[in-house]
Amino acid sequence: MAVTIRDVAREARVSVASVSRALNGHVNVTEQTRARILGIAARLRYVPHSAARSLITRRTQTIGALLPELYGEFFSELIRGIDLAARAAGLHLLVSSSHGDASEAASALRAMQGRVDGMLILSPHVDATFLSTNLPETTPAVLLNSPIQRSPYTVFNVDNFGGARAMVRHLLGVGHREVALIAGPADNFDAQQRELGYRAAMTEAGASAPHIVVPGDFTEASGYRAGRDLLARRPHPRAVFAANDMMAVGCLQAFNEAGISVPDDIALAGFDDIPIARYVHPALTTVHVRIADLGRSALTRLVAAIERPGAPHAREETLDCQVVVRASCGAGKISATQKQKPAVQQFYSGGES
Amino acid sequence: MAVTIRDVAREARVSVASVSRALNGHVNVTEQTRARILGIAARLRYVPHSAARSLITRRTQTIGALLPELYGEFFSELIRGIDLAARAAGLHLLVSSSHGDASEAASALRAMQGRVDGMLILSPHVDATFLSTNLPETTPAVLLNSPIQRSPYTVFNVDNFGGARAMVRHLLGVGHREVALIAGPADNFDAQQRELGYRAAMTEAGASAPHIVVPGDFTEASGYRAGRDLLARRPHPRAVFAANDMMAVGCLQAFNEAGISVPDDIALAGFDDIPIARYVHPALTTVHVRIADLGRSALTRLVAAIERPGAPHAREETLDCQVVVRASCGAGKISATQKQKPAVQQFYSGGES
DNA sequence: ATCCCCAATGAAAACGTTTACATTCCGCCG
DNA sequence: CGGCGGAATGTAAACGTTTTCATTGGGGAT
Repeated sequence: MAVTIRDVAREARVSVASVSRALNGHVNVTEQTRARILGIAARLRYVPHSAARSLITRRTQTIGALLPELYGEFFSELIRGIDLAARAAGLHLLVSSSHGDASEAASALRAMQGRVDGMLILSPHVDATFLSTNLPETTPAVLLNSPIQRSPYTVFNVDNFGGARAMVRHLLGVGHREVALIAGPADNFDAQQRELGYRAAMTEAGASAPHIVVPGDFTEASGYRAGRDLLARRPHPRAVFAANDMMAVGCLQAFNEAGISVPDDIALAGFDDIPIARYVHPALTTVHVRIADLGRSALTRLVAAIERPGAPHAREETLDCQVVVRASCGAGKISATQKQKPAVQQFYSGGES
Repeated sequence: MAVTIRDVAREARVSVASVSRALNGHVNVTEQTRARILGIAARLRYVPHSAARSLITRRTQTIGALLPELYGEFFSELIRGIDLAARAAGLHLLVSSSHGDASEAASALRAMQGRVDGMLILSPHVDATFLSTNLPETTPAVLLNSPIQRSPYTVFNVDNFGGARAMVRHLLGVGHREVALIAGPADNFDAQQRELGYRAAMTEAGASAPHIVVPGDFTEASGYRAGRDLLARRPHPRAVFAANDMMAVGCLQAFNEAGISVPDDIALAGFDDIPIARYVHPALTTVHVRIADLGRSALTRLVAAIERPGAPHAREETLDCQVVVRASCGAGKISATQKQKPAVQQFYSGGES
């Protein structure tokens, strides 16, 4: 830390201005002196003081990511995608978690203020008024999986609606009449969209397909309870679509305990394609979301917003997802039109939203 | 961003010094003026410019974490633990991944220089010379899972040796004679320690327990290959300890395909206790590591090093781990001394290293 | 030879804080 | 009534850069 630009300048017998120019690749500096300066800087292990630099450039070369949590498959993948793109753009990544608390999200947002050039925000507690009170107009930001409409910020959403609809269409397509939904938390935007997708597909199918919805909260335990609820119905539905994979796993457990065979007695499908989905028995048919891509595109979009502040931009972008057919939905057994080895994954496009 | 400490000072009709003192909770300022200043600062939405502040205080209120990757169960959990502790200490978290490349790790380390008050480093490419060339002496740092001895930095390690030894002891204890090891990458410190733990336990058991080691690289595919290798041996071993869970899962797949039943024909155990371990069939006996705790303690330790620079400190700390008995090792069937319902997890202490 | 122009370099201001030091003010004691 | 001490407040330097503007110097055109 002790070595500053002055030390380099003194050693190289030039002014600090020249050192700065040489280091930042400006044009008006002789190739010879530039080389000398660079050599000396390297020898002295000179590292520019980033605070001093950002003080004057008003750039921190850092972007902030505010997420509800930092662990779990989803966020882990998301961070990976963000990191990839950030690294490619030469930016640092400051992460923060809001831990489900709105006030904590606010303080996190405030604390990041001025430390970052832009923000990636994913939080269920973030709505329009929250943003306008806690985020200065001037801070570039991109919202992820947010229900917010017509905000000054770009919104990136996963096509939960289209993915759910495609999955239910698939279940109906392979011959199931009644498809039940294990819903997610009522206040969760993703869950709402998935339920709407379910209802859209069921309504398409007409009167022969009654809507059956049991509550859940995205946890494995709630999926287990929902599975038992469904079995208690006489007759029980022949196909179940859980709004996420963890609930599907819990539901599967309930079915196993009751001696109900999946997919022979009941078809089962989830949403998210978490790694576990491949390893449960039978392997879970689910909707795959390219989460890392979501993070990467969002960051790329943010960088664009930072570099061209006033530029017009798309308000909302949607990332499609794919139905992944595995054993749990019984597609291979019911529909003879689909010939495939069980191990091979089959992809459907999620369709437009 | 436009509003600075001068604006607040002007509005409050005091000097910038007083504003600074009021905001930072210094003593020599009247309660009355402090209240007035705080009120005006809040009304103006004043946020101190962190770069300007760090320029003079030489503190960034940020700690950096350098990891090989940002995704996967392990790192996700680790980051969670770090974040928890950082948040408690009022510190920001800057993350970076070295992506398996030593030169990239170096540049990441350099780039974090001056942006952070201290560093958490976990990288297989980091050795003593690497550190001394890329990390200034003055930067507080804590190393995770590092083989480095006698460095100026504190090292936090998982007790891989003790955990592996405890697991092999368990396998031997429930009646298996021959326990084979599927080893991890030869250049990986964790893998080395686990192999040493395996050998220690086998040697304890005496001549009747021959060491059987097949190579692997921590991937599921390598576990699959190792499983086939093991089955090709006549007679094949009756118990297999994979150096991590992903290899155990691959191995299990190989056994399933060959029609070999786990645990009836072969007992199987892993290491790490990743979430999937609970969901494969049969559920995997493995060694549980409290990863989040590792991150939390490491960060707490780092904070201590930052706050009291010259203070003496422990050079090395070890986090113990626990054997988690599930169905795959057949403990319940072989040893009548252990009575337990399969669903209940049983914990053993990993023992001292 | 003189002048001019342009490239290379240097001097110094500016960024927004914190803090050491100076100043003011007030009450109290001699 | 004068001086003194201490608390409250103000002034200005310092942190390490970048960047604007000024200066220097050399070469080509006149």
